[in-house]
Amino acid sequence: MIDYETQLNAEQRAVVFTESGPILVIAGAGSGKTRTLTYRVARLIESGVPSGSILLATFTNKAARSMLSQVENLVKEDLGGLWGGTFHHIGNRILRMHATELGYERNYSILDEGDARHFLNSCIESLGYSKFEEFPSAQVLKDIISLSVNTGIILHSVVADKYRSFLDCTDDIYKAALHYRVQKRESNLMDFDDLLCNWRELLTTQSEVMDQYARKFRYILVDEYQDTNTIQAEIVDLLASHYRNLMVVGDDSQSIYSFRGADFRNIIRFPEKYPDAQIFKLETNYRSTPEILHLANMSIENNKIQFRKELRAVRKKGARPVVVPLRDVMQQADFVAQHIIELHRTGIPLNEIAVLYRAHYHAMELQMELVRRGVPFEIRSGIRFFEQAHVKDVIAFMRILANPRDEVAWKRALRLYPHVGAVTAQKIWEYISSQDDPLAAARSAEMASRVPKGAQPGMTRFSALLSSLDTEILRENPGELINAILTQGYREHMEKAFSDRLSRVEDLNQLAYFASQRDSLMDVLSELALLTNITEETGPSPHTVAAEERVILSSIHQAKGLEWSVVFMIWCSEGKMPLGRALREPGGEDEERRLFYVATTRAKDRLYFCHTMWDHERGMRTRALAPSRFINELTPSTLQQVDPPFEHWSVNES
DNA sequence: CGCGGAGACCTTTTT
DNA sequence: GGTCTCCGCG
Repeated sequence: MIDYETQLNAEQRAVVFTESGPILVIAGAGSGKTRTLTYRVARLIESGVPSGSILLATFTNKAARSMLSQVENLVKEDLGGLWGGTFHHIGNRILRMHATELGYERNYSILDEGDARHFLNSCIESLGYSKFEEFPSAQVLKDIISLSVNTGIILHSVVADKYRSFLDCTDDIYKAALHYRVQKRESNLMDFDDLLCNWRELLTTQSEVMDQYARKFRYILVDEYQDTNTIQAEIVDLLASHYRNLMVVGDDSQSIYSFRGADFRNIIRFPEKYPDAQIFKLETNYRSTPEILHLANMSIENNKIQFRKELRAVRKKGARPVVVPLRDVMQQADFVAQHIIELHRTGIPLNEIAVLYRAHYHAMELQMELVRRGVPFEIRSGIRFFEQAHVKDVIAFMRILANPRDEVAWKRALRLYPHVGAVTAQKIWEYISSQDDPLAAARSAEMASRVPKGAQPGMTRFSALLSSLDTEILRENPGELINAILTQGYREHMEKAFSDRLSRVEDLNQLAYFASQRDSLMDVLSELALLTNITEETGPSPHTVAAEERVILSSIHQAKGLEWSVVFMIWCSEGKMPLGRALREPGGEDEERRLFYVATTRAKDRLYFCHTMWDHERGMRTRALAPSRFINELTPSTLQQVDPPFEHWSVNES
């Protein structure tokens, strides 16, 4: 039996025990939103609702995973049937079963951001638009298309509103977008947006499918609802249309995904859409000390458009948040590393300490310093594991086997061989894709004979490799498949191609281990595409320290929904936080302030704002940096200011 | 047509 | 630091 009485307060229990109908929970930071949600799921299961008829959605992998494990801890049984995860995960799971209804095949590949950009680029080239000087780059074009898709605003308006300089070629942009769409279908490819877009299309055009899922999900729960974009909100409405047992939880002050089309008006309009919705407010903050909470409240006050919420602290008095002025990056890294060590010595576990920052590259120097001092850390950002060249190379071979129409994968794999460049790869692709069975065509000797002399030996090896990989046994053992790719050529290729071969081999061993844990090639590929970091799923590898003994380095975005005893916020300087680039967007300052709010409310006990006085960015001359406006706009008495010299400042003084 | 080197350029946040 | 582009050589 789950102990709802002592684990939840009255407000939370009211939510958990609401029988049916739409529910809106407006809840501040640290008020136990996710906790309430997980308890409700546990209670539903406890009261006999089959886990297979519950849908639980969030936005980041991290949050989804922590939520699911909380539910598992509560009900202490296998949740195999429960549909939980990010919207993209759930969409993919459903689309795999119904792809044919949309003109796709079940084994479609998923393009990551880089792949999508390259593919879009080749679409632009084939239309001849790349020659136009004023035509947007593939990168910009992808942004335009994504924004249009995710907000539901028509392409023409997106260009007119946000990309005015490309207004003259709006028609060509539209044609390119259409061509991209057609080409993806042709190659059986979906990008991230398609997982949502096609999911919605499936529900709106296939009434039997729609019916099937609307009747399947008796309870639908969405966390961080303020981050939903138009498509996601529509999907949720469609799925909840039969039972109307939809519960959404959110906080408009924490809306930080507008760049992806998130629109917190979704949460505001929820009562209009569902007039019978029961509305709950959770306004007690259990997480932070009053000092931290007061500071966060004071900061978010500066945002004009928001719902007033009165967050009450229940925790006892603690330390005031500290502002630490530092000379430069190096000193900042030094300070943070030193303090982590000291805090650890006072008994705070490393996994209760987090360093948060606005952009991944902000953490570079700190990473090096932590390595130097031997402080174990877990980084949830930086270069994404699966987007590194060697990982993508190996994945390309797997994708070919899973989806032989995958143009992107074929071209990547082909170009790994000597004397095969863009032109030859294109010719080979044209040949094999014109055959009934591209994989068989590539396996036959015919392919090598169609290629310039210099490239022939390589293509012969490629055919042989494909033949040996294309077996039932390897298809069912993805781990073995990767090993086969490594031993039959890729290891050799790495010798020549990379100077830092060793760490890359280690990466691929990890990848093989990851793959060996699943039993189908398509599962592996789906997860690889939707996951950003391998440590999330594999857990600690034998060579690294246990997860409990690592400091967390994270972007603020990925920190959402999580909490730590001590939080260091680095680079609290104008231009870095708020980020200069983001300020230029409409509504940028408010969104940056919400980020600041999210970051500060992650801290339970101690909070440090670090800012540096000097910035020496690569190549540029050293310039002075002001402290972040988000610090300056606070009442000084809420903060503890540390004065230079910084060298002798120790944690014991606070 | 492929390849390697040199230099410019740009770097937000997530799936 | 990483990616993209341009150029000259084989």
